[in-house]
Amino acid sequence: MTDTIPPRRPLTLRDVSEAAGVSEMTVSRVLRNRGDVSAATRERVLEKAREMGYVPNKIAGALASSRVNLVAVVIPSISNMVFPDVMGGISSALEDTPLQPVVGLTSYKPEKEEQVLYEMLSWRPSGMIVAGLEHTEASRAMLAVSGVPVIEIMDTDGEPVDCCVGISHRSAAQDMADAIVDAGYRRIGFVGTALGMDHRARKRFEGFVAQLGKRGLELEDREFYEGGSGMAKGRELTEVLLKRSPDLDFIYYSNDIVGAGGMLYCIEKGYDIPNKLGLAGFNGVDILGGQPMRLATIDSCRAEIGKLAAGLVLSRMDTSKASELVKLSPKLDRGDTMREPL
Amino acid sequence: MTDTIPPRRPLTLRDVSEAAGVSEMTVSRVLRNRGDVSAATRERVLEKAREMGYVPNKIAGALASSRVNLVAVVIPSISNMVFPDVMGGISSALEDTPLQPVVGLTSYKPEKEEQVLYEMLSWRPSGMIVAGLEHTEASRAMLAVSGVPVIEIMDTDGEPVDCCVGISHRSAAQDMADAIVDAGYRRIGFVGTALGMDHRARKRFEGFVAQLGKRGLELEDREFYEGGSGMAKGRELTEVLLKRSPDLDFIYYSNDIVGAGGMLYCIEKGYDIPNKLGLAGFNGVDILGGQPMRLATIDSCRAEIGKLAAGLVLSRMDTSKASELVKLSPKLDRGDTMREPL
DNA sequence: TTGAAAGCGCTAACAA
DNA sequence: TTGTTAGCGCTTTCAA
Repeated sequence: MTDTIPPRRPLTLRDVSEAAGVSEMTVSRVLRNRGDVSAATRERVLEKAREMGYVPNKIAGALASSRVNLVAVVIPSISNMVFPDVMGGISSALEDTPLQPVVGLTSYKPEKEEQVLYEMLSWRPSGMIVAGLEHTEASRAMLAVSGVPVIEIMDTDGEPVDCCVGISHRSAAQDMADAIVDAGYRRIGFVGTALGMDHRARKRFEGFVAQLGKRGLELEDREFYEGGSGMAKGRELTEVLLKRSPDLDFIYYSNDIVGAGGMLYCIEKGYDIPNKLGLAGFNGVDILGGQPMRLATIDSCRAEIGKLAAGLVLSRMDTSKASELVKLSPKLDRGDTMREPL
Repeated sequence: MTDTIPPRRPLTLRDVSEAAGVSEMTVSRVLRNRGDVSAATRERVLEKAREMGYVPNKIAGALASSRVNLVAVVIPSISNMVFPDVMGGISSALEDTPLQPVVGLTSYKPEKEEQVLYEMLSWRPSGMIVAGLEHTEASRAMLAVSGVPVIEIMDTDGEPVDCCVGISHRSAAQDMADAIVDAGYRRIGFVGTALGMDHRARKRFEGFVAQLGKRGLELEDREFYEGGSGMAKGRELTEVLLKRSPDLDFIYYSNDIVGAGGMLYCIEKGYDIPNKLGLAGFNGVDILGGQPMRLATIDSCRAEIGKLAAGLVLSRMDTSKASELVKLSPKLDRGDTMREPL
């Protein structure tokens, strides 16, 4: 037992090499399980390194080897309920690989995203997983010339820089519109986020309205909100909407959380669901499983998207490959709040 | 406009310096806004760098300057509903500073935490924010000798390595126990996570039972679950609990999500809340705002904890300071599911 | 199986 | 205001 004084300066390979009486190179080999090192020296080095509390400097390592085992994940928000699931998928796919995910947040702001992308790229990660297809010109350019695999996720409605894994939010909403009309609902309202910052929510709204149009219907009323989604928002806005347009027979929500709030309100007020009033959300989140009724929804395949995206990064780590587009097609779940087709 | 071929090899400072006809050092200065550079050269360099799509290599920069503007945040899970809020607090405090948070996930596993801490430390971050006070011996040792500010968050019941910001989960649960007994409830049940992996949930349970003991009561029944929290879990377990022990007059849940599920079940079954049956959770999450009743709870001060922790990192960036312990004291909110004290 | 030398791309410190 | 020099702590490459 040597007396160890907590070092002001972090320990270097050299410190360990001196303590163990071998070259820095040998220590480096032992610590990375590379090349042939005799069992004896190996033991001795490991022992010393542990005893001294040596933590290698990955910055120096990365500079020397130009290898960085980080995957940058750039998402708008962590409290959105959809992104934790995506992260879960990414983490699980990266488990048991040398890669580690590192998250950057953009708050749905394109300029913020540009900054975060720049920052992330400047660390030369092994891959970039970025939510969405909408970026500033500068962001697209950076990604395009970065030389690392770029996977845009969640959405497939647009032009990816490189690879893309997601669902079409436009067709998800179209499917929902069709199912609503097919079930005989005719006076349809909408509750959702104020359009703009969330492109996927916007595409769902647009796809929904467009498909209603094709079926000869117009949205009868709508109510938008700003800021985060919560059940309270769904409750309030549903009340506003139904007071103003009491003849609605369906409400489509931009996500399950506000939808659940609206659903609770409607149940409480004694609406006859799904006969006189149908309800649907989007995402397929299961934290809400305990509700009195199951809200109709379309799964956004979050975990699977994360998993596939991470898989793409792994598969293109050292080889450059052609771009890939993976489009998932979730099916609609009517739950208890929507009639079957007539 | 020069014709730019997307480079296979990432651009270096040297490439920009040659293109702009100045030294690497001058380019470096311009890009970091350091030292005096004439407006003319400054413009020229910026122009060239942008045109070429140069992204600086922070790995080299960090190695040369031994400065890394990253704050490592190590948390168990991103889907837990409490950690997104903590992250929000951290991000907001780090906005407009050079520091950037970087998240690592441990899945509540001590060995995984050890790996993640090692990985993070090996990037020599400007600070470490770590959830909880329970770590492996090796983890504690690493943190202790790391030489960077270490802030343990969420919990204050234990021995921090360095700084600590949080609440006492033990006393939060004691406060709740007192409030329950003071309100005249006597036959008390518990629904929560199977003890073990989540230390804070465990401490709440223990504190709760201990305080009931002091007030001369015992927990009358309890129901534990494994895996993630969801409203469905709350509903199921509440049903089980109340069928087995129909005489309960209070149920304490280990968090608001399961609590909300239980509450919905009880409302649906027509229990007289809060008179014949009281309910309480923990956390003060507001995504649940839309419920028919407001569940009694104690706020876990998540955003504030994040903010304060990031502040501590900032304040100790270059100066070494003494450890600080910040203990917040949230007050109990009775909501609509708990009687006032007799 | 081990070691020595060179250099990754940048910045600190100093010089001009 | 600008440039030069010498590393940062590792890994690559080549030699012993």
